[in-house]
Amino acid sequence: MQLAAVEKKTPTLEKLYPIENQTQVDKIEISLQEYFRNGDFQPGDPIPKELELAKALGVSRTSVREALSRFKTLGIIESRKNRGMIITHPDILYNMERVIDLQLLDKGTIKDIFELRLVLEIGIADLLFLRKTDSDLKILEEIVEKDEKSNNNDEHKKYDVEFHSMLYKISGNQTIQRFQNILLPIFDGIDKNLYTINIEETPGYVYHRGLLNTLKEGTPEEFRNKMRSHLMQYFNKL
Amino acid sequence: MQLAAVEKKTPTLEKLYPIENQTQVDKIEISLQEYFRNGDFQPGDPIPKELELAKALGVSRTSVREALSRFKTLGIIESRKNRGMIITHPDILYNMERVIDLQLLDKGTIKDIFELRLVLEIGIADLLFLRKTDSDLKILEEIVEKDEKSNNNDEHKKYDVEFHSMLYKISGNQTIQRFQNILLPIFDGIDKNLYTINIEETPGYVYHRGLLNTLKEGTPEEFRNKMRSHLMQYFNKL
DNA sequence: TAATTTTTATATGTATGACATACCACAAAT
DNA sequence: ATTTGTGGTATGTCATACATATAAAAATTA
Repeated sequence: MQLAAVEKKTPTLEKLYPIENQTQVDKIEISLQEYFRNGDFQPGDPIPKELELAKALGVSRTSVREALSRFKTLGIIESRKNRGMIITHPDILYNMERVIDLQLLDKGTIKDIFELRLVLEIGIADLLFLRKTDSDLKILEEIVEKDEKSNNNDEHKKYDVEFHSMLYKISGNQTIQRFQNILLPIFDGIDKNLYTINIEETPGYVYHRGLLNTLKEGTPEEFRNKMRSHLMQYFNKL
Repeated sequence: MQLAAVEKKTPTLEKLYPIENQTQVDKIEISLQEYFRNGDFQPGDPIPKELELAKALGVSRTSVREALSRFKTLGIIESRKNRGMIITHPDILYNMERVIDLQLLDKGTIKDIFELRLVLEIGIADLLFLRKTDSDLKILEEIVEKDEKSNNNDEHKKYDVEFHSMLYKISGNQTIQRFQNILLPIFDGIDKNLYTINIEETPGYVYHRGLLNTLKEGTPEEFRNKMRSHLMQYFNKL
């Protein structure tokens, strides 16, 4: 007996797993998610009303409402005031813009996002050469010309955004286009701090003119190289 | 008088704008968003309790809770059960995965997303050459070897995913990496229908071997070209 | 009969009040 | 000093009631 007391074995806790701590609403969310997925719903289809769901699940309307609120926030369902709710086309980028708050984004993520932009603008080169039209080039030409004429920093900034936005538009890919639109405010916020500093030394329009010429009569590879050096000047300052 | 009746002028409606139809919760959401943004909150900081917010805004706790629920869903705040809520690091990709339901995504979006993948994998070439390490290459080598040894379609599929995932990992960009992880299930769903059909004619590992060799001793540009033709075989079938 | 207006039923939105409960901080006990 | 007990508190859940915008049905008008 004494011996046992001396040995004092500390029992292992390996076989114990944390007991799941889901709230009621969490469970409801999972149930509904499954219900929507397996229910063969099409966008536009109505879903049962809150009270019916509550009764079917055996919970209060309050909790069902909160679960549904999550789906609404995610853009999976839509509620027509006082007439019921319907399934919607999910939009994978829908709520990114609501989340973006520079103040709260950590440095690493911001750098990642800027790099992502770099990757995107280099990667779309092929699409640009595939889909560019004369009217596209004309619009770019106008932007560059206005940029060259101006000597106002804010305007340079504005034309820079226009130029790059136009490229995304030429890519013809709506998702990519929306993506950059969402990311724009981030660069905007960064720019305020870093971007305009040396715009005198390396004016954007010099690069823009070069990019445009390349897009007109160059190759995707040349375009990528120009784009890389154009963006790198900012990237290096992060 | 008669004349006027005949002329029956239809008054213009141009100056009338649709009266905004925001719900109470919408307004609360906006107020709180502003409050959080201007309040100089740091991640981890606690926010006032529901009842205080309700009182300060002059609304019911119900509505405040619903607005807060939206922020929770977006990952902007976090609630510690029964102890209050805190600001969190927003995660711009957090809820994309919750939204993705292949059944509901329309054809155009799927095509867009596949194209986005193409853009990404072509665009990360520079990063790969910049950040590749010997151990990275070794891991890729192993994947390719296992792929070459196997003649099982499912395994080819598995190694294909592994190979491309590893590339994203080598890119060193966590956001891009997570992005592809989220997109993966989409390609998975597509693949089931289109992908494996002609895997005999154009086995992925031939390309993988080529990509790997290029990554070892080639140039980013060669890599991009190989990658493009590797992915194009699938893209053309969409 | 066709077009317009009025009525009605309905589902969501909002409010109030109540209670459960998990968590933290602090006190008590060993 | 470490463990155990205790209580206050904020969120989570529930029941209930009513407001109200909407669409469909009914009534009215031309």
